[in-house]
Amino acid sequence: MLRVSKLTDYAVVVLSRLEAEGGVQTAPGLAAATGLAEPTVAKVLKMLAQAGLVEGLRGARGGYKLVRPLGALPLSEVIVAIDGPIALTACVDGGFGLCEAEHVCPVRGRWDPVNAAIRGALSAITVAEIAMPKPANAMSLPVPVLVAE
Amino acid sequence: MLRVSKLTDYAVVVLSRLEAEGGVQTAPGLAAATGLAEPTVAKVLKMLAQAGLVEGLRGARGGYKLVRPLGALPLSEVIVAIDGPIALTACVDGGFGLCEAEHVCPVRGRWDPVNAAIRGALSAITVAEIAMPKPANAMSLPVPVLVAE
DNA sequence: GCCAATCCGGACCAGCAAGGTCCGGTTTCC
DNA sequence: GGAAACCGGACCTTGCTGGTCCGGATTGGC
Repeated sequence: MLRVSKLTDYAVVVLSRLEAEGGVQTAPGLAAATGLAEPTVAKVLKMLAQAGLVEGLRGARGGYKLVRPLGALPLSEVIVAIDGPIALTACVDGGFGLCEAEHVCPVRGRWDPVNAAIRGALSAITVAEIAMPKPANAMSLPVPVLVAE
Repeated sequence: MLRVSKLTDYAVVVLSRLEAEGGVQTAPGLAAATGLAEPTVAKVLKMLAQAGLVEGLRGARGGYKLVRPLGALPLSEVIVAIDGPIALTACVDGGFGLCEAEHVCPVRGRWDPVNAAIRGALSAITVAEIAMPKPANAMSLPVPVLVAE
């Protein structure tokens, strides 16, 4: 269905809340503020920390804080942090020929430009644009809107 | 994982084969030519026919044929035909508030520009570009392992 | 110096959608 | 009339995602 995982959605919400509050926030606190389940928020935060998008401070009075403002954080990085590498087809996942139709498959490896296009589109949008829409004319990005149906 | 279904991949392969052969091709014939399972190929062809991307001819000596050259067929149409509407998050699927965190969710509906960007990127690429790269060094790709950064 | 709060890194389980197969029915050509 | 092929479903299985939980490590406060 060409979708990102819900965890990615949660990540954007949490990130947004993190910037709105500012400073260091605890996982339970963020959970309460966003209305999401605590273990889930903790999981998202852990993934984000592993990817280096937030910094985890251990011990009492610890928590998480942003290492970069959301305006400088492309959406693609969040997706990669949560969902893994951005690659549309399973062919590139495994790495080598587990595709039994390898010899006759004329599409083999040809999805690369598509992947590149997607990555480009996702890298051009920052988390801030999704989380914090400007009150007035927020939409100034030139996207060729084509609703296929 | 931000991926399209494997059926979509198969669709591109089948479409490619359909144009390479030209004329009317049967589902079993396409299956043999592509190395894919017959029922799977039939399923893909059926979906493509429903979406109007190919035309199904019934009866003996029947089969499927392209209604448009692949060069005039944007990839987005194939994805929509197989995977359904292009929308990255489940939030926009339902249309209204099945998200219990609706009031506190600052991201609500904000994925629209992202979806638009993806659609734009996918509409700019035709199936022909994926299926028919370059006649010369088509076999020179040693499996692009992982495209993450 | 001890205790509590908090992150860290896993393992674990349930639900669901995708992938794939099969069957009966209908249409058309030989 | 029979065979070939599409059509439109239902069906089952597999894998992944979403979500929870637990023990261990680390740090600040009393």
